[in-house]
Amino acid sequence: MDNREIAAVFEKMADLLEFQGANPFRVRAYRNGSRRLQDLPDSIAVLVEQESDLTKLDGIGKDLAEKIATLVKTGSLPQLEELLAEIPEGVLALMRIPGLGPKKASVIYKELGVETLEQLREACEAEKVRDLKGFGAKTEKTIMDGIALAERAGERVYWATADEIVQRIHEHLQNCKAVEQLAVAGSYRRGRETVGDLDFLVDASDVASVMDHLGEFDDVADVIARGDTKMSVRLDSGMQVDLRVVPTESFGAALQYFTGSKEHNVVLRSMAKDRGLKINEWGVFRVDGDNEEYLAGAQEADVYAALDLPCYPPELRENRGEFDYTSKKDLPKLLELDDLVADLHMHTTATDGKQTIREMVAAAQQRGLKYIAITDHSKRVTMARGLDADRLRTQWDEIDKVNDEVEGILVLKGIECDILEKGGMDLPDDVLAEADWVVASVHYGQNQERQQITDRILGALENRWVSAIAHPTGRLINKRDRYAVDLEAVMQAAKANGKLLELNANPARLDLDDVHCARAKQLGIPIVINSDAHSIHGLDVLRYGVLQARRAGLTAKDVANTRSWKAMSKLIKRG
DNA sequence: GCCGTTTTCGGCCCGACTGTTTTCAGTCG
Repeated sequence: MDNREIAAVFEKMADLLEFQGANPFRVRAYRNGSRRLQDLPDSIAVLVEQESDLTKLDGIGKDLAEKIATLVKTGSLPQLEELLAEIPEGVLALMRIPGLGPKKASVIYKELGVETLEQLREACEAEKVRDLKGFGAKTEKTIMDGIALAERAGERVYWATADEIVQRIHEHLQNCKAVEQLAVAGSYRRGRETVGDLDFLVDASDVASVMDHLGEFDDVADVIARGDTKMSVRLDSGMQVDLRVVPTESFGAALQYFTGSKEHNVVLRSMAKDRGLKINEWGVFRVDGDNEEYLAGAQEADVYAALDLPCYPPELRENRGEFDYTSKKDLPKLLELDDLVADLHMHTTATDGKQTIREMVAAAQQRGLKYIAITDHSKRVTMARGLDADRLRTQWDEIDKVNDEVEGILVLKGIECDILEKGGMDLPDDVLAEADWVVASVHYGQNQERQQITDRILGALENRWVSAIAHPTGRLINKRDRYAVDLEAVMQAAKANGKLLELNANPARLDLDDVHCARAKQLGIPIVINSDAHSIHGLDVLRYGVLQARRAGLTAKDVANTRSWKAMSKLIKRG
């Protein structure tokens, strides 16, 4: 069993226990454990084999450690089987309906025998739900709407997609005269690869006019809730937007609070409590009996300063070790978009790109890049009319001409060479040897067994002419799972062979992800952030890669293409 | 179920909003 499978078991345990009405802190312990495993770059199965002490992991105690060992050794968990014998699995889907939590879902199951979403809809249509204790006609309607919603959307969108919506709402709210300060918080601000909803924060005294203004935004489908300080709306796309309106003295505290993450805030508030302080979205307070004295809250940094902590970059606020940094000078200076001076993975009209070499070069130069690599597909990628040796050499002649013509930017002769299904590279070594830069990647045979696909990539890493592995997991967020590759083995081989690993900045890829980039940093493997552009517009995705890198805690030093080509090529063992 | 310099029991972040209630439970973030 791999980490994700074990994490999924714990998540299911948490759902089932919650449904049963178990101690909420026990439920949380399972969720924390699940999350801890997902954030772990090392293979849990390997740790169990080596008889490592799993209780050293934060959030994993004696009990969860034993359950992990059981799962690894037997592939199943008796306690999970017992729970599933008591509760039909379909019932868990009920809890995912907005407005239905464990308590209400449990009542519906026990009183009406409802086990599926279809049965739930029938019960609502028959108006049976409204007669249950604690329910009413409005709740019944909320549930009906929730079912339709769950069927329609419910998926988190790419950060890039969220960003487009954010920009439009931001502009709309800016036009409201009552708005003094405006910020976007939540997972969007933390730069997560996907975003579930949007949190807008406004400093204004005239609350009603701000809420009215949001209600007038073109895409608002309906208003879910509206109170004295908080309003929630749903857009036509299904995206939920929350708005909080707070006074100036609370703006920083609210920004801190709504940026999260939840796990980060739990730790922060607990630390405050130890000091006799209380942190909420209204500010930092000194608690003395029934008295609460306001200490800070206007600026976000003031909230952290009240606990003698540095103001953490939002990307690090996941309770994944950021609290180890106790002063500003300890904080890593995270990578910024301007640090990137090169983009070493892009396509042209020679294969499946939309623009010519010259067009791509001009666009790269406009974006301030100092050097780029043209890396069209190799011949195996027949759908994209991949290049054979002859066509590739013709392209390289063209690149020589371009380099003679343009100034201020260097164009490298590159190739995205496929790693073949049976192993080995799609082009012979003597051709690869003539390239300045070779990214190796898997496009075919993605469903192979772990060992086979891992061996293919290890083979590529042992090829003396390969520079880097592109999109090392092949995942497409929300669309396609990563291949079964053993990434730890890949990283060890990259380290041993002096190769780079790519963080592909395409918003649907973003692999290596934050957890694995952090692991690569630990091992001292330089990351190269590339656009994989298939058009001029495609060059603009680098900023998404930068966000992912920041979440991994990467600095300019950890990223290869922040260096000059001369300095960068020294990082790679090639030839 | 986890955790520990008030440590092996007794805590575990905190508040807004809604609907169904006559003072609060459930849900959400």
